[in-house]
Parts: sequence; C-alpha cells; structure tokens
Amino acid sequence: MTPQKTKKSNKPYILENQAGYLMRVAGQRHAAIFQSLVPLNLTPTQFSVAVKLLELGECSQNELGRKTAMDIATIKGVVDRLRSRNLIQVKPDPSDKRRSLIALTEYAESLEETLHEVGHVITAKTLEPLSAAERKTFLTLLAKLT
Amino acid sequence: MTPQKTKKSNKPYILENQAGYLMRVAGQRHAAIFQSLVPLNLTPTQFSVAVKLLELGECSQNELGRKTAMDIATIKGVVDRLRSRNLIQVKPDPSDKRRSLIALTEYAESLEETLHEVGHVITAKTLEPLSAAERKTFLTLLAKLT
DNA sequence: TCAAATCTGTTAGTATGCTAATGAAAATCT
DNA sequence: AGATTTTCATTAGCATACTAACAGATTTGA
Repeated sequence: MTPQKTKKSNKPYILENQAGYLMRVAGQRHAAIFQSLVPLNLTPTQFSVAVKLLELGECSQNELGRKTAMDIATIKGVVDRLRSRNLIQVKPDPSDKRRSLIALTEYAESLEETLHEVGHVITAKTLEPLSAAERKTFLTLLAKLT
Repeated sequence: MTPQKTKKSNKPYILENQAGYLMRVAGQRHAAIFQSLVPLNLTPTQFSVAVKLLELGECSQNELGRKTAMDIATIKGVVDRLRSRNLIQVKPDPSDKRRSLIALTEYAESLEETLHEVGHVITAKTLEPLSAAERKTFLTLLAKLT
C-alpha cells in the first residue's frame, strides 16, 4: 500500500495514441489516395458495391448491404446513386414482392479489370509506408478488429 | 518467359482483404463501442475536440481543427454543436479580428477525469481481440499510415 | 507603402453512416 | 388456418467529412 489515499490512475490520455483517432486519420489518408486513383469518381462504398456485384451477380439490396458491411439505410443511398449513374439496374424480384434485384449494367461489368487493378493499386499505395512483412501483419491484426 | 501472350495479372481482388474496406469495418465496430461507453452521447470528433481543449486550453478554431485532424468545414460544425450544448465557449480574439477563441466551459472541464478514463476504456475495448504485443504492433503500424 | 499572398472563418452542396419509425410481404409456429 | 415474428425496403433526421466559393483581416515582400 502506498501512503496516498485511493486515487485514480493518472495514466496520461494522449489523443494521438488512441486506436479510434488513428483509425480516423488513417482513413482520411486512405480516402485521399482512393479519390486520386479511382475511376469515374466512385466513392469507396460505391466501389465496394460494384466489386461485390461483380462477384455475386444479381442480388437483393439487403443482401448486398450485408455483404459490403452497410446497413439498409446506407446501402439504399449508394444503390440510388449508382443507379442514377447507370452503373446498376434495379428490378423487382418476381418471386418475392418485398425484394429488389440489383445487378451491374453491361457498361459497369466491362470495367471489371480496371476496377480490380485500380483496387490493388489503391491498397498498395495505402500500405506503402509499411514493409511487406508489416503489411501482412497489419492486415491480419486489422481483420481481427472487425 | 512464359509461352503466353502478355496478359494482365489475374491476382484475384478480394474486397475483404483490402486495407480500406477493413479500416471501414473496423471503424464501424469501434464507433459502436465508442457510442456505448462515451458520456453525454459525445461523438468521436466531439470527444477529440474536448480532450484536445483540455490539453491546449483556449485556441482558435482553425488551430483546433489542425490539432484534431479536421478540416475547417468539419471543425466548424463540431464547434457549433458543442457550443449549443454549452460545453465550449467562443469569443472573438481581441488581437486578431479574424479569429475566434474557443475554450471549454467550466462544466466541460470538470469532466476531465471521466473523459480520460472512458477514453482509455474505449481504446482497450476496441483492441480487446488483440494480445498486448499485438496491440502495440497494431498501433505502431497504424500510426505509420496516418 | 501598398499590392499580393496567406490566413481565418462562413456557407452551400454532396456523400457516407447511423438510428428510428413505418408499411408491406413472407416465413414460422402453434 | 391464423397469429406472431421476421424480413425487406423506404423515409426522415442527425453528425461527420470533404470540396468549392466567398469575404475580411493580417502578413509578406517588392
């Protein structure tokens, strides 16, 4: 026992060392890299949706949201904006009147190679400050925090 | 040389392995943890501003934005909302008519211990899936990406 | 000194990302 | 079969987070 009265630990709180703050700032840097490289001025969420639709083909809006980690309100806005740019088509599901079926347009499908290549470049640029070993470690640890 | 024609590398593009996607999803998890623990329903940016003002004392809006990694349009909104909740006070700088001087209210200053303690808990919860060594590694690597 | 450049703050607009409430359709279960 | 629950989609509202354009105030430098 110390002679002091019970006292709160005074571990200093350094904003710049906190996980949340660092994630926000790293996210800003990534967003800038993304924007400078992405075709068609797609946003990160729009890009995720396009890439996921390339993989899945046609699917419902809710499923698309789940598989791109967006809630239903967010995916709705992303789908609306992609549709208004003629990158996706939406039609009712004949077998389930609640559902919309969402698919890429032919034009968007023609961008597959470009999207994948640019996606790899964006990730590489984002991780550029790290060595190859560090990149692997970082992605592994980051994945544990999702 | 392979016998094939020049061909694009077909390295598959797995959305779930990309740094940007993982950062977005990890950020969502952190945001949920943050929201469940923070006092006064402060948002992460509001919390950052409050903690930074505890450290800096009075400062201008632009300086506050720079030291919390927010651009001038973003910090403006955060300051407005904190002021409307009586957590900060804004007054003109007598020595520079362009500037506003921003400071915490007495009430907000009285929350210092709470904010620091809760901040540490939020970071700990966010990093909980990692071992102590992994936490240190993760924060070090993440800091290189800012 | 005085013109140019920089700094500070405001406003408007767009795009996430969430909560909450609503309505309609489908699935489940007793 | 009928009631309950779940699923799907829409809408409204709030808070970031950015760009761009603007207006004053201050600083710089020719």
